[in-house]
Amino acid sequence: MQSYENKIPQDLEYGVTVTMKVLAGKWKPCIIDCIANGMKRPNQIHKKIKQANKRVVNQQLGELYEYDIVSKKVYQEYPLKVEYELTDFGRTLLPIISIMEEWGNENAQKIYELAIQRKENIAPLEV
Amino acid sequence: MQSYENKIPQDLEYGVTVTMKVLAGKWKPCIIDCIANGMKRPNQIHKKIKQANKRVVNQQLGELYEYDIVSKKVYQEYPLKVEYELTDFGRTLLPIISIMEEWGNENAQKIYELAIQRKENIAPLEV
DNA sequence: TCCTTTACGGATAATTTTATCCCTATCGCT
DNA sequence: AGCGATAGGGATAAAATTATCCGTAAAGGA
Repeated sequence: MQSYENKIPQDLEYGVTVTMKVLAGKWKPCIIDCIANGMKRPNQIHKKIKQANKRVVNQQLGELYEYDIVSKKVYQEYPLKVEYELTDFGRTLLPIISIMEEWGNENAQKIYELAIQRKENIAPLEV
Repeated sequence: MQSYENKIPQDLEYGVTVTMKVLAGKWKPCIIDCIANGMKRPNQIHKKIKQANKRVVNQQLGELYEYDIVSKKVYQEYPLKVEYELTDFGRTLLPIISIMEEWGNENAQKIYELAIQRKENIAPLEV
């Protein structure tokens, strides 16, 4: 997230805040989900989340790495091969992500409609 | 979040994204937590999350309201009295928040240290 | 030699979110 | 009339995040 020095001190008083610190980022939970599902290579991840900007996905991968959520292995082959995996620590996030995934799937329609009501700019739901 | 028209269409493809849409916001999970714990009045909430800017808390309360997470009751007394409560829908978020709270509390120290290593600007943990 | 594939990141712009400041309104009390 | 307590929001600045563009590197193959 911060590739620059941030100015306002962040608060880690609340448990939720701590978790949010790790999970917040437009694609982080998706990235974790991808990796958990065996898509280890950056390429695969980019293809899966094609709405996402590569640069951003890379940044967020970097942060996940620095927060010990994913590990990174570089193979010295060519073309280059890199593999990310969840660390043990990272795996402890899985229950959270899966419950979020579940809640989101159950309520996607409702949230979508409320968002439309608010005239938000939402990409149409795929069929 | 958006009090203006947003330009980049948001994606609700993934369950997690949907959930994030509802939960993302610097203080939203905290606000929900407060309300769940009986702090119904804005005043109480502001006092509890005193690091948070009032204006922002109000904004986020407003969004939670528009997403049917909280309900709002205005009493015509003076001084004014307002009470927020979780809706049934809002209550379905509680398991998510509580698991996040738990994870965060367990790992606060570790995340804190990693953040310091990254030279992030973190408010010192209270004792 | 040029093109492809893979992975990555600098520089910068654009967008979105948060922070700051200060004003409104209402009633009861002094 | 002036003040306190309550809840809220307009206008705008600042900060943080995400998007866009394009360049690097390295080996193999046409």
